[in-house]
Amino acid sequence: MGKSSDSSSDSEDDRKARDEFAARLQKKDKERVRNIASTRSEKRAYEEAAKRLKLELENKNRIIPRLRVESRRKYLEKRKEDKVQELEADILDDEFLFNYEELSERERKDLEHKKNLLNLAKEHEKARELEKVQRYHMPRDVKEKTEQYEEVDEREKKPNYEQRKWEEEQMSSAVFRFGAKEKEKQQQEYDLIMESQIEFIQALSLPGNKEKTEPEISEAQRKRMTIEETQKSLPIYPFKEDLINAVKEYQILIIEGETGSGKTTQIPQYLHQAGFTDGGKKIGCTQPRRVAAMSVAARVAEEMSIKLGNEVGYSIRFEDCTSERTVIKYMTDGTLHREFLSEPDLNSYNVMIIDEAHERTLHTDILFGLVKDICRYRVDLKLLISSATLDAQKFSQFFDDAPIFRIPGRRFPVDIYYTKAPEADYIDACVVSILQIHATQPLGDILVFLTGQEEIETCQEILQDRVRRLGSRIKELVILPVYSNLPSDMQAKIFHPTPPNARKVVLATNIAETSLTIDNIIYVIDPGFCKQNNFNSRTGMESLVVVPISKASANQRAGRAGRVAAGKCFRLYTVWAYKNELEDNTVPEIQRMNLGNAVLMLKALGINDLVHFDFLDPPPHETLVLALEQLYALGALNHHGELTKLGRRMAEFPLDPMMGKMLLASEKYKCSEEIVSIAAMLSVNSAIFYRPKDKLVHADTARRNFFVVGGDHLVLLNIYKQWSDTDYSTQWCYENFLQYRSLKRARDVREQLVGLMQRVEMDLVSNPTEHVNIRKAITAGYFYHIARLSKGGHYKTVKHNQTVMIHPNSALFEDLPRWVVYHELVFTTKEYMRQITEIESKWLLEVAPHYYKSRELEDSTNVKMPKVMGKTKAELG
DNA sequence: GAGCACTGC
Repeated sequence: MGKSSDSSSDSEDDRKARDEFAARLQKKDKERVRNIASTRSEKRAYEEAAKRLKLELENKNRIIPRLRVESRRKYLEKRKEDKVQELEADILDDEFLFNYEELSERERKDLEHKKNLLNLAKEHEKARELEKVQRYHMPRDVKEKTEQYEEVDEREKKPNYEQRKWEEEQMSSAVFRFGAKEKEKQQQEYDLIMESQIEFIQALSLPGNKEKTEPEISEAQRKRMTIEETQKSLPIYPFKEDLINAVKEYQILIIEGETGSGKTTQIPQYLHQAGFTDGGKKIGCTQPRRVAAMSVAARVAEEMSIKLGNEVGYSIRFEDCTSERTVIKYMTDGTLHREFLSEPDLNSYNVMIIDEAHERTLHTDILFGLVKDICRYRVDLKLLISSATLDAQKFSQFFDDAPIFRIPGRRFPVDIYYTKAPEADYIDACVVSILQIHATQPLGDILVFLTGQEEIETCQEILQDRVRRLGSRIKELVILPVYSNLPSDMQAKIFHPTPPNARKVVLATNIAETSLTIDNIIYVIDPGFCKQNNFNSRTGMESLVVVPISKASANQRAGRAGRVAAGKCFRLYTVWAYKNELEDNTVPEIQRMNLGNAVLMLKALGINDLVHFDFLDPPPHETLVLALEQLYALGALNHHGELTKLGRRMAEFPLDPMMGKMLLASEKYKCSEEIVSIAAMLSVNSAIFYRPKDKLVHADTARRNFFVVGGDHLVLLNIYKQWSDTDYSTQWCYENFLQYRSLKRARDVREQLVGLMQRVEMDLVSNPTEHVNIRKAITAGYFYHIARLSKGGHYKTVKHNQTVMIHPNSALFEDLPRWVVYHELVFTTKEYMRQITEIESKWLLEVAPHYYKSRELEDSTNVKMPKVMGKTKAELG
């Protein structure tokens, strides 16, 4: 960068260079021939859709067996080990179930003890029935479907209630404890599923508009229906004319539609038929997720009997499946966000539909402000915002009191049950509830919402153990985990049909809340928690913490039980907690994320006054200030707060500004090939290593084998290089406990970045052995993220003088170099730096002379520090 | 000596 451009003639020059650069980009865009949908991209679309997977498409049954074969081949090696364990488990089961006489003395005693306990439990239950105390409130059909709280517990009004309650508690605490510390007792109590029940009460039901008795149209029947018949059966169909008229009359319309109304597939078709695409202008429809954009586009193309990518297409990152003929275009919200850079007035669109607006992703939130602004001077542009019921009013207010158009949805009613008392240990409560449902309720699959991989694995272990002990006394229970980091072929298992007379339990993270839909779920268990990422703009630190979910989220989860038939949702918290402790809505992303890239993008769109930008919910002031401050330090903004040419180039990359700067700086250090690999790997960072709980040691050894001198960035580069040397082998990934899906993604990101580098007129140069230059280029982007070693082996950040530690997974964990550059700060159990690389302090003066003065970098610790510290192992030899 | 929810460009 050299000297900062402070004089006005300098910034004048830069402004000119920036505008010329922008003009060149625009010219390139115009010249670019629109991608005609190629068979290759279509194929990739289906592959992706199939992998993640998406039952909406009928080819589900065709793809799953293929996936199964693939997965079997891939996992053959790994499964050898598993098989042995499975066999052991089988033997154990057999002994337990059939060979009582061969059991050892201790085992026989144990078994007798268990039988005794079971008898006691049964008698106990009988006694309670005599007492007419219903401990387990069995669900009954509820006639009224209003959202009214029902006072269920009449017992409280009876005399001696307190006394009775005390007795009850004494009785139950004698037989079961959640999370009991005493191992022995736990062992004895293991088998008491009939005893250790959780008491649920029904307080409210999610109304459906399908009768419980109404037979669901079977898949086969649906296939026999013509497309036209299917379209006419959708709840939106009777509103077709009204909707078209409303769109003609009003510029902005809020569509309040529940799931299953058909709005996403039908509205664009209606508007197309009504002439809104005349003159070759498009109808755009955004979705928060890639798979949704692809599968909806495919469905609409099918309904219109045309080839996907012609009149109907979709555009998502890495894949543009549209052509000049495309008039209905589905896309992700982020794609539209990017499109603003090359077409700030959305000139090629007549209609823009923002679907699933209630999800409030970062991109939709920014889009709201942008499209609202455009509507003021493009009076011919029609805008439709589609949202769930609760938020429609809020959206209407934001869009100058736009009228709300209501479309009913279609789903089955879901009865909701709450626990009578709070549950201390919700994992254990989940296990008990699952077994309770399994033992007492009609067949139908169960979906359980947990917060993360570790919790899912723990729950799975406990459940499997219990089921094994129960043996043939209960029906078969198929236990399946699903979370986003689980390899795709293992994810696909949740879509396999449940064997006859068995029940499937899916232990899922939030992934099952919106991203994937599992058929035949009748029961939902909701402990009421999720993991949420928060960004603290004061410290620049992210934290991933378990928090209670919102009411909206709880209802979304409950709704998962009512897709194919009337369902039941068991909430592991009390009615009181639901009413008083849960927020109405989840805090929108825009208020809890780092906005560096978003701010850069808005600046590039010419929006200079961000503080007064029309946000639906404004982000914290400090977050905006931090983002602006950083952009200024990076040289993306000049001291007037205007975008520089460097900033304009950075905005072209879908990356955090620091990473964008690193990429652009790599040109100077002649290592752009290496840096682009590192950038690609960093952007999929978290999910590269696969660490299953039962093979932690193997996985960690494999990880250590990639360590190189210098730091984690070079480790990532090393992995990427080795992988590309194997010609991007999947087998190699499995052997090294790496997630193929993540590396493949890194490859896609890299390809895209390389394309963009050429677009911003960068040269691609490689210098694989010059590690110092690579580390300097990293520092040139991340000089904001520097920490120095202080006494006691911990680090202080240079910017905030904050105490931080090297993450134990880092290659430098045992080295403690004096100066490090880190990729990010994360608070988990402590304040950790993740992805760090050793640097020399004098580099800072070279890469950011405007930011660092040599005085700041004087190494006062030099003298006092013991010699061993502050040196890498490599230096010590 | 920790432990990564979920999306998206």
